[in-house]
Amino acid sequence: MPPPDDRPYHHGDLRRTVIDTAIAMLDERAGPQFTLREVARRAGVSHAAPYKHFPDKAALLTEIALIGFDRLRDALRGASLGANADALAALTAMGWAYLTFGQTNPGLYRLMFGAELGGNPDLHLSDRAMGAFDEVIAVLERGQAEGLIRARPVRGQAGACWAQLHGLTLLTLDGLLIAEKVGECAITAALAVLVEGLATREG
Amino acid sequence: MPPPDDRPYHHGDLRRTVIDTAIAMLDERAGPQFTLREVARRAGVSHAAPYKHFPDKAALLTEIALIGFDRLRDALRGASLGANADALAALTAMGWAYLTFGQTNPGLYRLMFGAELGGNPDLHLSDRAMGAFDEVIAVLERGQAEGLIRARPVRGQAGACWAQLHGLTLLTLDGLLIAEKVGECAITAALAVLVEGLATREG
DNA sequence: ACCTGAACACCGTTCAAGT
DNA sequence: ACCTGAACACCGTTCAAGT
Repeated sequence: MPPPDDRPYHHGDLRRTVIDTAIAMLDERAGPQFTLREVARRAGVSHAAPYKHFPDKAALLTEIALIGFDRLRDALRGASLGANADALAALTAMGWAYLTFGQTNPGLYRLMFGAELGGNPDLHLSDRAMGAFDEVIAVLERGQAEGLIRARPVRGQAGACWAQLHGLTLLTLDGLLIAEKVGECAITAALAVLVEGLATREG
Repeated sequence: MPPPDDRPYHHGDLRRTVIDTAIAMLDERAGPQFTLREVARRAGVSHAAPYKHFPDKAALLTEIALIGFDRLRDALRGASLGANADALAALTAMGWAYLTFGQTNPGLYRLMFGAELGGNPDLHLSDRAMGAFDEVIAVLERGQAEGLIRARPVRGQAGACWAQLHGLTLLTLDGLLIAEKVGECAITAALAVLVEGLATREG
């Protein structure tokens, strides 16, 4: 839809429009490369207008990444609640939800963990970013209480889950887990190894 | 050291100098962002000179990433040969060698798997990129023959190893696996989960 | 055969000026 | 309070011209 010629001088909600446009461009290109000037062009404002709402491009990227972590936490929480089975089944459901999130939002996912914002403590150590991590911890604690998951420090186990899911997501996005090199369904196999490493031997 | 004033008009080995300079800049910044013009500046040539050796920046990045995969394969092979113990010990040694490679070459590692070259079949599906993967497969096959690793399709197990190591490497580079959030030593814990998921129950 | 310098079309960012 | 347009210092890439 072309922008109307009677566009007012004041946009009204440019901050939200910039964020939404940038996220859309992110997943169009499946990578964290987009141009602030093109965002402004699509929003129908001058290339300088976004600077009234964000101090610079890095601030916009950080804001978007935090929104991504919110969405990831919601996806994991939904999968955890939807699976009213034992903790191991819930953990598997969360694993698939995590992978689906990455496949559905490739550019957003790469931005959340990419070098552009890597090591930024305001992002990765924020409560919003850790929210997704806490969902995994909660299910692992439940599994230990149920006797389905080995009695080990949950944070170490959560780290293993996160690393496995993060690696699987990125290798899939890179096209590295194709069937002919890695087996029939590499993702299923990898999740099985993870679950067997967490489950009690008598489980 | 300043460039000598008697620098000849013809550089001599500009192709190799460009690659080496770019790799050095990559790991200085711990990210895959560097400028072709700055590479040329450091090499003491005009900004157009590199175009006589690489068609564009993407070709240089691909070349560098392939060199990175060569080095990663060498590191894994060295760890595998150095550990003349059982296959599980060799696998753990390879895991630590993988993580060390990422910590030592953060920018190079991110380039090898980053969005800049993501999904490029000439890179990730090349024999050079798959060489590192084959080292893991060899050790897993040995472990199955020794009865230390569960009899499952090795390619699925190798995918699980790779995903776990890739995820651990990147989360560590992002500063996400710090002790206070994730436990005393998240890496040790994650590798333990991986090994327990691969090892035979009677092992 | 290899390199330079000017040129082109971009980009992020700033700032005086407009509404 | 919010937005524009010109400006600045960059970048990747091209190409005629130099050695």
